[in-house]
Amino acid sequence: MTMSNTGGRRKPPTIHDVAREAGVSRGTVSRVLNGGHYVSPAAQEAVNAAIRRTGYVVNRHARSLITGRSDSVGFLLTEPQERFFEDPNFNVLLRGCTQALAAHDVPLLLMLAGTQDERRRITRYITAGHVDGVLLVSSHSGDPVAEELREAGVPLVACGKPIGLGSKVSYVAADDRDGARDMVTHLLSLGRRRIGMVTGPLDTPGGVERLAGYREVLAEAGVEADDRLIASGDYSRASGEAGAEQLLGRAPDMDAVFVASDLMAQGVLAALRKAGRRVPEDVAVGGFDDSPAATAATPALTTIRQPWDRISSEMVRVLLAQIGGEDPAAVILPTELVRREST
Amino acid sequence: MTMSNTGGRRKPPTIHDVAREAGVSRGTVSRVLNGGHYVSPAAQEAVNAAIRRTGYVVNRHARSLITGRSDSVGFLLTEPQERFFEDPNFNVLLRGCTQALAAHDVPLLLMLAGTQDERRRITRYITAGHVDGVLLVSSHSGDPVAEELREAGVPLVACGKPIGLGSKVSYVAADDRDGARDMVTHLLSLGRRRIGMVTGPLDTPGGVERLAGYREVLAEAGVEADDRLIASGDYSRASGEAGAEQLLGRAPDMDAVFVASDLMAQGVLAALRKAGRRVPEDVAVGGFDDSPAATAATPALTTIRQPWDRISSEMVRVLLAQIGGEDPAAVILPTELVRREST
DNA sequence: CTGAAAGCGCTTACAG
DNA sequence: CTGAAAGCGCTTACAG
Repeated sequence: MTMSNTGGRRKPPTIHDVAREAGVSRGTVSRVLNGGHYVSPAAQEAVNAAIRRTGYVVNRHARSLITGRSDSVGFLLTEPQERFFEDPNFNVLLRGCTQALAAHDVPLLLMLAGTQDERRRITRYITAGHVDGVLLVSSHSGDPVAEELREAGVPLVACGKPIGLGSKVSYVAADDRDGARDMVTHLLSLGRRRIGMVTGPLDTPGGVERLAGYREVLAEAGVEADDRLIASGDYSRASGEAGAEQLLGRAPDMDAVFVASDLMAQGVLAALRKAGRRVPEDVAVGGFDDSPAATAATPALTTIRQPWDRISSEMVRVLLAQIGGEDPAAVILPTELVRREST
Repeated sequence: MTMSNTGGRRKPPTIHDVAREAGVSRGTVSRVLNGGHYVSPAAQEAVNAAIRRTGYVVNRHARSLITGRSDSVGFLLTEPQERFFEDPNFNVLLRGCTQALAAHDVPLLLMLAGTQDERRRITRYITAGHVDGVLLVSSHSGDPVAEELREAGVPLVACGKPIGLGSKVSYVAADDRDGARDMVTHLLSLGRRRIGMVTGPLDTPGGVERLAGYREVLAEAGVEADDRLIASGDYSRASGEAGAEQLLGRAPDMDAVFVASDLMAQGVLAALRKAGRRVPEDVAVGGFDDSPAATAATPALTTIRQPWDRISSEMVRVLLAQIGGEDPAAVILPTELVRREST
């Protein structure tokens, strides 16, 4: 008897119910479920009809128990909590990954590991096989989690190149250096010569690479290097404001700033406003990310667009491939200069 | 032989390995795992030692298969994607829920259902028993997901009162009306009498309640109601800016504005700046949320603090209680006025 | 192409 | 308090 699942929590139909309904064995139902190989068209059809009638949905626990896979993936954030809030990129990334995984019918488990204790607990959970792989968001160097997971043989894809792990770990990253080069080249093309920079944290690859791109272009253009034009930040708005104040103090003739994130650039704009400098007339300001902060800023920020939608979909693609047995891979995606009002 | 789990993905130890190592039956190991009732201290001790030596971690799939519970919880977001990005409250909530669940060793599955198709797919996934309960973030009315899940008997806790579902569904909310009352009372106490409001979306309980609080206090104070002083927004920064422009056009003598979210209040500040009004001298501005936007704004916003940390922990508490068999419950949490520079 | 059977790792009455 | 046994829902060689 077919029974629709209305009201209450009655026992959901099993493969056994489907088999009875379709007049075949449970093995045949399972074969249909797993790709339909070695199944006659007639049986195939009968099973599909039975699935529809019974409203059958596979019990993933039973499946996982036997396959040894969980058919789920972890999204692991090892940043201290504040960055998660303040940085809009995390949101975009998280959403992109969730959607890309949903397209493969793979649930995402969100894992936060800000403290030592949490890291230990979560590492055990992961290595016990509760997820098939991990999307890792933590660009800081010296993160022990990445190394532990790699050693345990857990498929892993990092967002941004993990410092110190070389190419043993898969990662997907925007071309930070090239993006920085584009921005500084743009500032030079506007006739600016005293170009400052507020860097990101220099224990992250993004921080290091953007600074490297800045230095390269200036050197190639024959512009004199001047360390007074470089201040370091941590991607937070407040650090951008502090950095700009430093730069203004040390190099009052600064006529442009390349800021390693849009959020920091908001802080830079605030500092310039307080100092009475007009943007872009007195000082041109270039950001990085093309986050919501870029358009929310006054004036709207010229910035380097990070392809977050592609970053997330590539992370998922590489992870699923690796779960499927492929070797680790690195993917570098191009950035794009977006011109607005601040330059 | 004890074998540590170094390198590679060797087969993890099972309850059987632990039993052998401890010299007891598998049933006894299971009893220790599940609370240690009906187990002698000696056996208890032997099993715990064996678990430590073998590095055993329970296989949740096997457990779930037999218990019928998944020991996991879904965090379901049915907002269209944009709000997820722009609204910092979502982050705080998501993080709070993840942490509160982690304390109970319950993994969180992140689910996004912005489109009709996604909603259907996810509803099936949930009703098939893949999660034990759902934390629902979707304050818009007419959300069919909440109703469907309720009908299917899935334990459910909403963030904010779900319009139309009455008290059949558990929810946790800040006291929006009372918060609005506090803010408007504060503005009155400063001597302001032409107090405008930019509302939230009026198909959400938060939007409706904050407006109601505003109206109540003005009526109680004997201040004449004036619909020209009310503009509606959708919690976005842009809608705040547009709302303020409307208000300034219709009621140029406005001397204060209560804005239903900090993000909108940022837009209001921008509009006032453009119009040449000083804040708070000419126009006092009060926000709602105490999100990062409140301190990032210039001047920093006086606002109503929503207790997001408590909201998330209460949502988790109520959901776990409901999964444990308790009846639905509504929890209303108090807000707090935070005075800064904008009033 | 298909069915019968074994088994994944665990929990839970059931006897003792 | 403890062990032997059944069974959760599924997949996968194994015969046919």
